Amino acid sequence: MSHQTEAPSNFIHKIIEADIASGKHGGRVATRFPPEPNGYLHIGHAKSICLNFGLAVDFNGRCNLRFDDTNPHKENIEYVEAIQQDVRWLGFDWDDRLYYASDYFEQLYLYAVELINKGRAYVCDLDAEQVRDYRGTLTEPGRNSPYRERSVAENLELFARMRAGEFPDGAKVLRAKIDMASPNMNLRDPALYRIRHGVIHHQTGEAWCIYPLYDYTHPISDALEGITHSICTLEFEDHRPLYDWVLDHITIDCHPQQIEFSRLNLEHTVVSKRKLTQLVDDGHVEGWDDPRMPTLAGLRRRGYTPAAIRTFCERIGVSRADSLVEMALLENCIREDLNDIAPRRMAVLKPLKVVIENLAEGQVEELEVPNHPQQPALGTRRVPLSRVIYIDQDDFREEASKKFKRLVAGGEVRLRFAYVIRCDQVIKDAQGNVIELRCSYDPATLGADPAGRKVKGVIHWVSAAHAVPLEVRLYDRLFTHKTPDNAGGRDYRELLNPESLRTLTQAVGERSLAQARAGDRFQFEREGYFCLDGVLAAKDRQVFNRIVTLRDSWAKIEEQGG
RNA sequence: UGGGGUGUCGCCAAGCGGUAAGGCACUGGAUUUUGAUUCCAGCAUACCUAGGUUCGAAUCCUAGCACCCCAGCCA
Repeated sequence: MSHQTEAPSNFIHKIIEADIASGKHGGRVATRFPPEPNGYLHIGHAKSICLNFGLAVDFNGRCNLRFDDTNPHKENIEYVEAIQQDVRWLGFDWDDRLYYASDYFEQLYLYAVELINKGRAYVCDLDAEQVRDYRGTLTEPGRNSPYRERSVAENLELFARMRAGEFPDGAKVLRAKIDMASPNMNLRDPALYRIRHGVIHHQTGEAWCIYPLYDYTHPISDALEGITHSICTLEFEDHRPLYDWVLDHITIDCHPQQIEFSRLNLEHTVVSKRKLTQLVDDGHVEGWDDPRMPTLAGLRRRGYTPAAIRTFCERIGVSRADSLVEMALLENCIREDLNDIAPRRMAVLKPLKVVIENLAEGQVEELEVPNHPQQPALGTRRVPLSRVIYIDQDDFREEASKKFKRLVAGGEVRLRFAYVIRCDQVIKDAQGNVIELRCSYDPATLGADPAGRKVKGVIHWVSAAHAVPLEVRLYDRLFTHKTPDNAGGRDYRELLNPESLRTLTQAVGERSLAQARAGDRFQFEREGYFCLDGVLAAKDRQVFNRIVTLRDSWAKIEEQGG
């Protein structure tokens, strides 16, 4: 069963098609994914990764992986490694085209000298606060810096001395000379270089004490790599004139086209790096790879497949409109993928002991059961049935309406893949809690309907004698609010869902689950899809993360007061 | 009250002057030893609003309205 979507058509796709038709870049297509190594990749990055790498695939082009590492204060080698792992895991490859903006520091410096020589950049002595003051506001023009008219010679000397480390942090900055009255704030003589002493850059070490800024670095890095289409998010739209300005004023033979699209917002999650970092640092989650995190590391550990995430990125589309995507779409993608590929197993999350009294003590029946209802290729396995089994507490009620198709006192239900049983006796503790059921099975019902009766319900079960102890972690949305980022002034941390993780320690799984290995995904019949955790695995039990529940129309009926 | 954007079904999203794709969600129904899957059917006389042009407009024009982004030596 394939769920291939036809070539996604979005406005960027069309721009590229038109460019190829007109021979704009000689028919070449080159994109890049340019993360800053200051945090882990999240689902929003996945959209950009799929877009950039996907475009390269669609048009037989190339997509580079480039670390935008111009701010050593925030960046870290741990992130550059994690990011590569995540991109690869998502299913994309950059061959030998792994670049760092810092690879270009020397060229960037030379281009800055060129700008100075052309009178288009100058060294400014204003401090940060003064610069802000001179910049003006959204509605008022800024004022020229008193250092704006320094001679080329003086600027050249000062810039060289900046590089030589003669000035302390913040003492000077190299600025583009554009227009302090521009209605576009980005054009009011933006800073090109700042001074940063005492930081060890993960790539260049202590070679530099001046670092170029994004707006200056990005267009040049793109051009040096021969990028044809530089795709970024909407908030950079106002920066495009500056992107073009830089390339128009230096001697370089490539001018990529910047194209912006709107970033992904997902309901019930935050994707700002600052907030994700805070969740980790403040211990609200167990780490960047906590299965509740929208990070690729978190989704991976949760059990999401790369294919599901790619499908999701295709389905959300690419446009310029602000959007907030429902979690249901992501869930649909993983269900769809796992439904096809995940072997089925039986596991009882909240066990209720059932004794089948007409089954002899010590008697074990090995049942051969399919691993998948629609895919014989996934094979079969043997599941043992014996006198004492567990069923789920939710599958029994002393009495219920006819809508309830499971087991009731005195009623019958089928044990999945096995026999029909009848509940003969309900045993309770002193508090009146049901603690055990006494049942009898009908030997004539294996693979056959009982004579003269209809048994609609089918429930899953696990043989007690063969049960594998399970710890099952049930995840729910991390935030109760749809937009924790913007919840009427409430801090997103107040909106954390206290029930985002429920850990069941009494769960049991069928015998074959003992063989499961970290990362294995199963459908626990009637419960959902689960993945064996790779971090918490313990000796005495198997730890499973719930990836997603099954669709549950019964839950809907119940909600509606059924 | 500067500049740049965006407004099509509950959520995404096609459409680019010829009479509203698709997906998710939802609602019926069929099959089912997972209340799963699968299948079949339904789901915008309507495209932010108001005018206008046109035989014909979501698509063109005009005027509004709403929302998003920009005043880091962050990216």
